[in-house]
Amino acid sequence: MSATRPRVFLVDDHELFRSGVRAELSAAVDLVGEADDVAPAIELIAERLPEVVLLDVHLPGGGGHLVVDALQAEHPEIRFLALSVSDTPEDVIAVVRAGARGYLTKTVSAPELIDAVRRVAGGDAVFSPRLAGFVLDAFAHSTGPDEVATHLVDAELDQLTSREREVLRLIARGYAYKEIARSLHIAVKTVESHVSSVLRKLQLSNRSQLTRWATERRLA
Amino acid sequence: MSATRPRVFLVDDHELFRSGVRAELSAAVDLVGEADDVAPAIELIAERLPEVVLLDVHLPGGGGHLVVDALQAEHPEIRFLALSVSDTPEDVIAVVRAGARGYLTKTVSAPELIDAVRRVAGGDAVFSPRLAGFVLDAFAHSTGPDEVATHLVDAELDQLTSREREVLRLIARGYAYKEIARSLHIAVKTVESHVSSVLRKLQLSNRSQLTRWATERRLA
DNA sequence: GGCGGATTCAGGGTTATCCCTGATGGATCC
DNA sequence: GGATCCATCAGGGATAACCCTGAATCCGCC
Repeated sequence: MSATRPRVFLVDDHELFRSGVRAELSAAVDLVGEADDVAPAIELIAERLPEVVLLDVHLPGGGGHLVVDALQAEHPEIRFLALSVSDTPEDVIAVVRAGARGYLTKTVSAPELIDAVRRVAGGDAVFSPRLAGFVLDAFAHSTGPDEVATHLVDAELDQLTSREREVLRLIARGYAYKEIARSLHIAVKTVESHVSSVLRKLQLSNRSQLTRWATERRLA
Repeated sequence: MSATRPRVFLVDDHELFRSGVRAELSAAVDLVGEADDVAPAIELIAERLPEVVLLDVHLPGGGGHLVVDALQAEHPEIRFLALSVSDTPEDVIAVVRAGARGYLTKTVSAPELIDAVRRVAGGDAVFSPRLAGFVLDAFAHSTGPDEVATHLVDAELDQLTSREREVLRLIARGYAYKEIARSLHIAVKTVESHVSSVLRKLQLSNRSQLTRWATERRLA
C-alpha cells in the first residue's frame, strides 16, 4: 500500500545497520518496531502486526527463518523479506522454505529496498538478482533479473486494501472460498465480501479473470 | 475430493515441512510413512511400498537421488516426486536421471502439490511451472540426448484434444461458458463437457486453477 | 465526538460451475 | 465392420460463486 506507508518491522542484530535502515526508509515506510534477536522479534511482531518484516538471516539466537516459522501459521498475512550479507544457497533456502516472500543482499541501495518492500507488501516476491538468478529467471520471463529494482507498482493494485490483496493472492492460486476462509481464519461470507470488492475495483466479473489478472502480474 | 487416495511416503529432513505436508495433504492422500534421511527412507519405502514418494533433494545423509537409485531397480512401480527449495541444475539433473517422475519447488501451494501427486500417481511427469523453462535449458545444455525433458513439459497439453485446447484457451481468458458457447457456436452443455474433460485430464478442480495453469504456460 | 474506511459477518437470492449418466453421428484404424 | 476416439448435446442434481442489503466493530482523522 503506497497511498499509506507500509508498516514495516526490522529484525537485525547490527545496531548500525538498523540505524541506516531507519534513516533511509523512514520517509517511505512506517517503521513500527525493531528487534535484534529471534525471541524478541517473534514477540514484538505478533504484537505490532506489521505488513512487512525486514529480516536478517543471521541472528545470535538462530537463523532468521525461525522468526518466519514461528509467525507464519498464525499470521499468514505478514510478509517476510529476508536481508542478508550472505548469498549462500543454504541461507536463501532456509528463509524461502520458511515462507519469506523475498531475499535481498545488503548491498541493495535504499531506493531498491524501498521498492522491494512495497512490492512485497503488495504480494510480490522479490529476489536479489545476483544471488538467485535461477529463481528469478523462472519467475520473471519478461525482460530480465535487473527489472526487480525498477518495477513499477501497479496503479490498479494500489486501490486494493491489504486484506483484499491477501484474498486475491489466494484466489489466484486456485483456492476455493472455503479454503481461503480456513486459511485466513475468517468466514466464507467475509471472503465473498472481499472478492466482490476486488472484482468491482478491478472491473472484472469472475474468479477466473481475477486469477488471470494476478497470474499475469505474478502476484500468485 | 477424489475417490482414490494415493499412498504417499514423505522424505524430508525438516520436521516443520513434513508437518506442513501432513496437514495440507492428509485429506487428499494416504500418508503411509515418513523419513528424515536416506538410509531410513530406503528401508521404510521398501516396506510400505507407496505409490508416490515425495522426496526432498537435500538430505543430511546425501542427495535424494540416492533414494531413487536404491529403490528404482527392485520397485520400478514406485514414482518419485522431487521436492526442493533448490533450483540448481545439478539437483534437477541428478534426481531426474535417477528416475524421478517430477520436480517441484517447495513454493508450490497445497492444491498444486496435491494435483502433482495425483498426476504422478497416474503416471504423468510433473515439473514446477516456474522451473519448466529452466529445466529445459539445463537439458538443452547437457550432453546426453534427453528428449525426455521436452517431452515431459508438453505431455500434459498433448493429452488434450484440439477442441479441448480451444475451450481451454477461452476459459483462460475469463470467458463464461455461455460466452464460449456463443463464440464456438456450440451448446453450453458441450462446453461443460469439454471443460470437465480438461479438468479431469489435468487433474485440476475448477476453472480458476485452469486459468492459472494456462496463463503460466502462456496459452491464453 | 463525529466521519469515513477497513474488516468482519448474516440473510437471502440468482446464476454459474461442475459432475454424472447416457446418447448420437462421424472419423479413423486395423 | 467392430472398436475406439471425438465432438456434439440432454437431463438432473449438487455445490460454488456472485450479488445486494444491512450491520457491527475498530481504527485513524479532523
